[in-house]
Amino acid sequence: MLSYAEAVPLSSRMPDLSSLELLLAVARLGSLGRAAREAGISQPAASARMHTLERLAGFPLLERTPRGSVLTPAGVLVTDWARPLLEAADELDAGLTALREDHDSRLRVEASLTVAEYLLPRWLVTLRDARPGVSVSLRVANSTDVAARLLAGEADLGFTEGSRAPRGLDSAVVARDRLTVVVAPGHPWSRRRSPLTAAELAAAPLVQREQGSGTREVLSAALAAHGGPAAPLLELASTTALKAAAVSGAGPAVLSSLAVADDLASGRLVAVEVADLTLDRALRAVWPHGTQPTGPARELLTLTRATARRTKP
Amino acid sequence: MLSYAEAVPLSSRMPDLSSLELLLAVARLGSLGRAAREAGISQPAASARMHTLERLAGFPLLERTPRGSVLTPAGVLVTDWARPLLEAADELDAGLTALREDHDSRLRVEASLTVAEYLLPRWLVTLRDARPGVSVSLRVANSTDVAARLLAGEADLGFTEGSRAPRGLDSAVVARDRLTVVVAPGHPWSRRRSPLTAAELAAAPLVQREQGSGTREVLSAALAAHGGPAAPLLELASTTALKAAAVSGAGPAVLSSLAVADDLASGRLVAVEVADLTLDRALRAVWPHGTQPTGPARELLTLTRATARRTKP
DNA sequence: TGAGGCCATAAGGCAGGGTTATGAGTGCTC
DNA sequence: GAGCACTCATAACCCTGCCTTATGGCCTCA
Repeated sequence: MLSYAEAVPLSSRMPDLSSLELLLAVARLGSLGRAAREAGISQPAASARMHTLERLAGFPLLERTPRGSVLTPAGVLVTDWARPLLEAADELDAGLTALREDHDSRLRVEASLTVAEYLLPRWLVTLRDARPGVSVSLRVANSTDVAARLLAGEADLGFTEGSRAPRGLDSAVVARDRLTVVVAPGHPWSRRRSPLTAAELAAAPLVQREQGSGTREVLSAALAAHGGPAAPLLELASTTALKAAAVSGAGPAVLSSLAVADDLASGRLVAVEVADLTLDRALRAVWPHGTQPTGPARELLTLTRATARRTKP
Repeated sequence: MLSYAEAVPLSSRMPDLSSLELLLAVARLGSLGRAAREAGISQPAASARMHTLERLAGFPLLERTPRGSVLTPAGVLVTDWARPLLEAADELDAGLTALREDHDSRLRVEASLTVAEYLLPRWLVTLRDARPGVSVSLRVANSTDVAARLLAGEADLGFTEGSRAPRGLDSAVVARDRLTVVVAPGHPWSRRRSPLTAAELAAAPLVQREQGSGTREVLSAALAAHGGPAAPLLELASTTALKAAAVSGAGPAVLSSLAVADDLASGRLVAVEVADLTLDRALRAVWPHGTQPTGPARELLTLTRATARRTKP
């Protein structure tokens, strides 16, 4: 069974995002009334929402006193679980907003798919917090297009992947992405004490992307030096499908480290070291040669540095 | 401004979780009708939901043909952003369910706060996927209570933190937690090339938990050997408040690595290495001495191993 | 003892989302 | 080429849920 397939719809017993948001506000402000005011609803509405939330949870989340409301221990746990949820929602929202913005917005960003998918949402949230007035637009494009639009003045900042910046652009590395071999926790490779050799990897049938996919090309080129790659075990059309197949034990897959970070953290997938093969590529911010990004573009560039610093070691 | 404070309520422009779930179902199954059937609603309802979702996004997410519906490129991006959101929701749901369960459920887990908060939700999701029939109950307790309840037969599996297992229990290390020094990205310590020394840390005023908190005790004891700790910069009552203060630049804080993992990944906080001080503690699964966990408890124990394997290096 | 904070309850209105019934378009099959 | 099976959209209707305002009880503090 695939981990991503939601067999049981969680919707029915899942609290509303806004209710969770309200719960956090109550926790932060110490009273239903204040939280209601902040949320722009009436106090009875907030009271009712918290009641339905508690009915849904099955246990009290708030201790109500005539001087305010504080979280119960269980309530604390729930808020701590709710926080990542709301953060993810915030990232989705920031992404949606950027995707929706008209192309005359103040900061026009062009990004490769990987950057747009895994890195930008968080940056956009931070940027929005820091500069609420700036409206950002986001277009997904390949390196060539990014370069063209930057040089034509149709974009303010770009993000590309590849070992060097496109011609005519200056760049700064903001993250590194590495092709990583992953298997399900049960797989023999997950129990290896010694790293895999490139030759072993080249000889092993893998769950692959379809012909013509960028990462597949890169991988094939690298494995060619070691007599590979073997005929694919399975060919799938998306990173998501690939991950799901690997999780369900279909076989080893090779995926961007950014794409599998969550799955590694949760233990759904296990990374397998490869001794003599590193498929590293730099993700870089780019802008027209000889210029310096200014204003919001400069701001965003600075933001990315915080991540870059952490990602390097 | 604190990163967690939701200044602007996102609720208004945030799609419903169930709509996102439905979007994923459409993507997976290739048609509105099939997705509707899976979700247990009528086809027109699904159609309407997708339309409101698209109206909310501001751009089309699906390409509808007489033979089915496929995601647009923007739709793919949205589903990829929605997936972590739904995963977080799933974890919250699993946590709620476990917290709600009666105490005569099949698998009774007792866990320390750290494990319950940061590790258990994901394990519970995986366990539920693997063994949908098992109902789990969760109680948060300290080591002594966990031991007592296990030995009294009132719990099936426990999780404690500390350098050794409580008396009378066998144990397996499932994760390690480390007290980590964190600062906001702008802080001078974030730009250091050499690790901090324990003496420097001991001399520095920190954002601290209130007196009597477990982690504060541990930290104080460790820094005492180096002439510290200095008088706190600020005293706060919860991990969350501590993190928010550190993010907003109030000063350095020392926090569980599990608590700050997300913030480090997103670049909101930066970890500062300390040369001659490691505050490592093992998080362990525990059960009565001489016995072997069986049934669902054994299952859960196995699950935790997948994480442990990854966490070790 | 009154003022002002807290929260809960009650009554009424609006709206979003659900349903069924139906229609239009495409492609497969006989 | 006619029928069928499948896609999705529209229309009419209903109902549940959530919001609002108005009110009341409780506690604390000046």
